[in-house]
Amino acid sequence: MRLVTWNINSIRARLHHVDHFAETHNPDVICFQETKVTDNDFPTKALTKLGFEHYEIAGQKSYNGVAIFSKRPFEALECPIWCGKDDKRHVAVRFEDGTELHNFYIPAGGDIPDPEQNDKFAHKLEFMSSVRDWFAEKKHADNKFILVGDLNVAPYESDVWSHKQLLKVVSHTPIETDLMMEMMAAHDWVDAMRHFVPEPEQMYSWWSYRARDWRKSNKGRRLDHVWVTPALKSALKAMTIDLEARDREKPSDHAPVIVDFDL
DNA sequence: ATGCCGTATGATATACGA
Repeated sequence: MRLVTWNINSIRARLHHVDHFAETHNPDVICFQETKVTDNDFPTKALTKLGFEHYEIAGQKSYNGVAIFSKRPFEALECPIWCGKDDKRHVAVRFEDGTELHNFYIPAGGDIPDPEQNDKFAHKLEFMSSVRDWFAEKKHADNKFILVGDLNVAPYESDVWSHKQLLKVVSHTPIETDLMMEMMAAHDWVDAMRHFVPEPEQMYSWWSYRARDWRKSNKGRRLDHVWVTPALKSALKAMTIDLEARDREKPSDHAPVIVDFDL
């Protein structure tokens, strides 16, 4: 099974990129974040035409929004209302073999890395803590879970272009990276991307729009994640970050992450 | 840390991203 997670930064603005990507890489499942559209206006037909006959979408106007499109059948799962806000950051499904797939868009967190001064940062920390606790309660050695998404945290030094210069920048502050380690420990998650590209090799999935030449400056961060439970670790086969997608005209600022499973 | 780009919207400025 070829699984993809991609913060698309507006599905409607990026439909032709999805076409090209699906034809080039032939994924079985694509998890989108930041679809930025209500369910009624979601261009589902364009996706089903590509063979993704099964989908689960959770969107709202303008902001956030997540979706799973799949060539394999699944059963949709109910998700909690995180932090008392129904802001469309989580969608989950269970495939016929029992594997559960959770797709998250964790809050970006604003600019000031202080929950006292910045409600968005407080929301981000509360969201992460809630996800940590929710999965901790579900923990079981037999669980075949996959968690993907734009988690908006680059946890390791080699997940950012400059560890020192980003220590006070939201996405790489110790309070966030520590909390992300707690999230991972709470369900014994395996970081599938780092399974294939271990530290200290640099690895990024996001590059700012503001750099004149994103490849040349290469001031990236690894904000996108694929985590699996230990029961799925031996099923991991390969991982690619599709840099070509970031190079296209009017791209998303995130590159798609492709993980192949023996499933 | 800086950059000043990109998305969306009852819009021609503003919120948000990170």
